[in-house]
Amino acid sequence: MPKYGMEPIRRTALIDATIREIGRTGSLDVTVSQIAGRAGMSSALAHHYFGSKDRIFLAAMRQILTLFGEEARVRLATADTPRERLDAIINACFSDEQFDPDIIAAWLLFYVQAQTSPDVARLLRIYRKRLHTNLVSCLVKLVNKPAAERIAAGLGALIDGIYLRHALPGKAQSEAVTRAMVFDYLDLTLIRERQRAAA
Amino acid sequence: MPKYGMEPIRRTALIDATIREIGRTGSLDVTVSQIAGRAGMSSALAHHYFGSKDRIFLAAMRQILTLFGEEARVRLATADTPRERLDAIINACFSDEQFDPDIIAAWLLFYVQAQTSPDVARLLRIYRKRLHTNLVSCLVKLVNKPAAERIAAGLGALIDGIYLRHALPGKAQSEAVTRAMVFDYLDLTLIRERQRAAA
DNA sequence: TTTTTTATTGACCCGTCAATCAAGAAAAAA
DNA sequence: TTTTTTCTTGATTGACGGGTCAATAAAAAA
Repeated sequence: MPKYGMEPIRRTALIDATIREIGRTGSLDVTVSQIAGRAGMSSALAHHYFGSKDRIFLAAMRQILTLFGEEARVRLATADTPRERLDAIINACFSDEQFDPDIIAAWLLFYVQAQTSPDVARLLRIYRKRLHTNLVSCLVKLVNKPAAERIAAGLGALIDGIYLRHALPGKAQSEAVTRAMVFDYLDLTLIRERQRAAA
Repeated sequence: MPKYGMEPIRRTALIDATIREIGRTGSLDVTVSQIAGRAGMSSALAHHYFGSKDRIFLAAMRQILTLFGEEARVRLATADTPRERLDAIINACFSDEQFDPDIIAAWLLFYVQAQTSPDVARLLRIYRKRLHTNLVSCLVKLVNKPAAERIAAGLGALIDGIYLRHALPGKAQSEAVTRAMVFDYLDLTLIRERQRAAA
């Protein structure tokens, strides 16, 4: 019993199913039929709405980036001081939404796909750059520019590394521990730069 | 013109071709024919010597881990003090051999394969554990045990993150900069622990 | 009512690829 | 020389999966 206005519903269902299926299997070797099946439709309909498998993947990735962006924006809205804003950004990375196993697996796989898909690589670079500039814009109010750049790079690498470690099946540290690790790194570098500035 | 004693030669050629082909394409979607072609033989011969594609991949991964282990062992052989040994381990991660784009791409892809292959996951955990215990064994001579565990975890995550960032096509920081980032982290945490111990 | 638009699917085509097999060719052994 | 063992490949098979298409059904429009 077809109804009108199905398109947005089907699209979101497919995107959601894609992320979950990728997370479940931990692989990009997911068939369109699997995705469509989980979303409650035939594979032909998935092709009808997205045109190709690549487009479905790309849309799924955009969704993940959008969700992360919103998460960060919400947290930044109630943060005033530079330090509070730094905390907001970092905590966004470790929110329940972002630190979900399926999402982490998807992140890892998108890194892989970025090696062959220029579109995906472009999206990943945009995300990375935004995270970096966000961090730097807070940090420059606390330390000098070169130090801010360095600290932001370190934070970014550390967060990526933590994500990667959580992508491996098997018991990893809790997100509380790893989150503390990031804040610890931030504190250490900030204290050092202040001591340098005072000298 | 078949000669006897080809097996070891063919095997190493296939393993080497696998790593290079994976690195070149940045993907696990590499056909046995591609690998065998690069190694100068037919795909049937690759199957003859390895039995299956999975076995070829697994052998390639073992090779990478073995090379890393040797790299670390060589550097540790001439390191005496705990600090020198820490430097040796970290520098092994950033040696030309290990920090090669093909090798980094292979690392990333093996993380992916670990999600679906218990054998690969097992190998990765072994490597990670060895790196961790190596770091900890040096660190406990400089700081207390909990701190050593924490620092080792941080170093591991940071190194993984740097690798991940270098896996993305496009200009990343030089390895000199990133290596300095790791040593900086190590210095900062060590200084802090010494100050704590002194208090 | 008739027509058009949207939604939906099963069946199908075509290409790819892992894995197999039988057969051939060269060296070593008998 | 004959036989056996090792090495090698072209051809083939069987499965799988992305993408297309014609056909159907319901809703909306005319």
